[in-house]
Amino acid sequence: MKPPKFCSNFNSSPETAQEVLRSSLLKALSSAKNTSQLRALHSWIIISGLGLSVVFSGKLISKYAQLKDPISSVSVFRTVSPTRNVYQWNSIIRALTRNGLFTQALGYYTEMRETKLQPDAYTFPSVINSCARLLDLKMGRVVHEHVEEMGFESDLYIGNALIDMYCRFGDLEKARYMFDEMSDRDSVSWNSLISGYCSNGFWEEALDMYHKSRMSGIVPDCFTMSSVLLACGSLTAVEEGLKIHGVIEKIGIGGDIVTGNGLLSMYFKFERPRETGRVFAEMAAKDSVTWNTMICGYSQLGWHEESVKLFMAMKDEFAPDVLSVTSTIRACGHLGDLRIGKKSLTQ
DNA sequence: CTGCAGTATG
Repeated sequence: MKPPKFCSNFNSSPETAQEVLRSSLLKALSSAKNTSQLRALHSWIIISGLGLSVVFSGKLISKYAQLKDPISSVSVFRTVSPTRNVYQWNSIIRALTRNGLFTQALGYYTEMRETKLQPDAYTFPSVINSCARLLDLKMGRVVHEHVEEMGFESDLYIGNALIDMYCRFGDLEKARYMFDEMSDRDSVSWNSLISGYCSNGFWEEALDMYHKSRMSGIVPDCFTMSSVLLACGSLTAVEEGLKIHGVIEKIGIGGDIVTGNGLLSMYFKFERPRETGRVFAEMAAKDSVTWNTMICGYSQLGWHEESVKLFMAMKDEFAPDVLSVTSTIRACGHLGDLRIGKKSLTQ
């Protein structure tokens, strides 16, 4: 008879000890905070003889990538190479993609196919993503063909990645076609298309899709709103913008920095600096985009004192960008205050 | 044991 579960830690049979070691290493692996912790853990994994295991090598590859050390991901992958395990290939392709090494990611994908190893549904999202970010239309088309050859076209994640890819290619018709053909859609599908319409300047279409998404019962989130606020601002759709602000408050995502920044810039485009000021004052978390948006917005509306004040307040915490520096210098010129202008640049 | 989406601009 097996010992009861709560006793298993005290059982010293070799199997169980190995299991305990495995699970503590896995737990430690997922909570590693930086690369030096991870390297220490990595050596323990090797000492325990688990370095070549599929699960541990895959997790090490992903963890190094998560900590922005894709070179180490590659070196782990080398220790298990050559491998015919798809999970390990997926891990290295994803590791390179998430660190912006798109060409290298596609290189591994090509190499994988050359070894006649079949990709699976998890392989494609990162591969499609790499094609998208490289604006590699040719490779994108080829990969899309692979997806269809393998019958993965109804996979939700792959479909969403394809929508995003065609949006980045500027082919909104194809993106829309992908969206319409999907057997099921989630909020990422809707958000990808809405954001694609926005980044290509199709503001009305973006708002139209937003309304369709609401009618289909999708609850908007911060991704939706960051796109839709931009559309309202660009169209100076004041009424719609106010309505969307109301929805943001109602569903409680006003605390999201990107959403807050979207509200700031929309109200500046509406030339409603008082609303902007109110939103700014209520923002619990601010980043450099927040400050730069405020400084440039006030300066554009001729509120020079406000913009200089904000510049002085931000520069201890965040680095101002070129634009807020130039607009502050201009603001100082308008105020006829050379002292502040000089101070704000030298301090 | 893995995969997809977001912000400001003299």
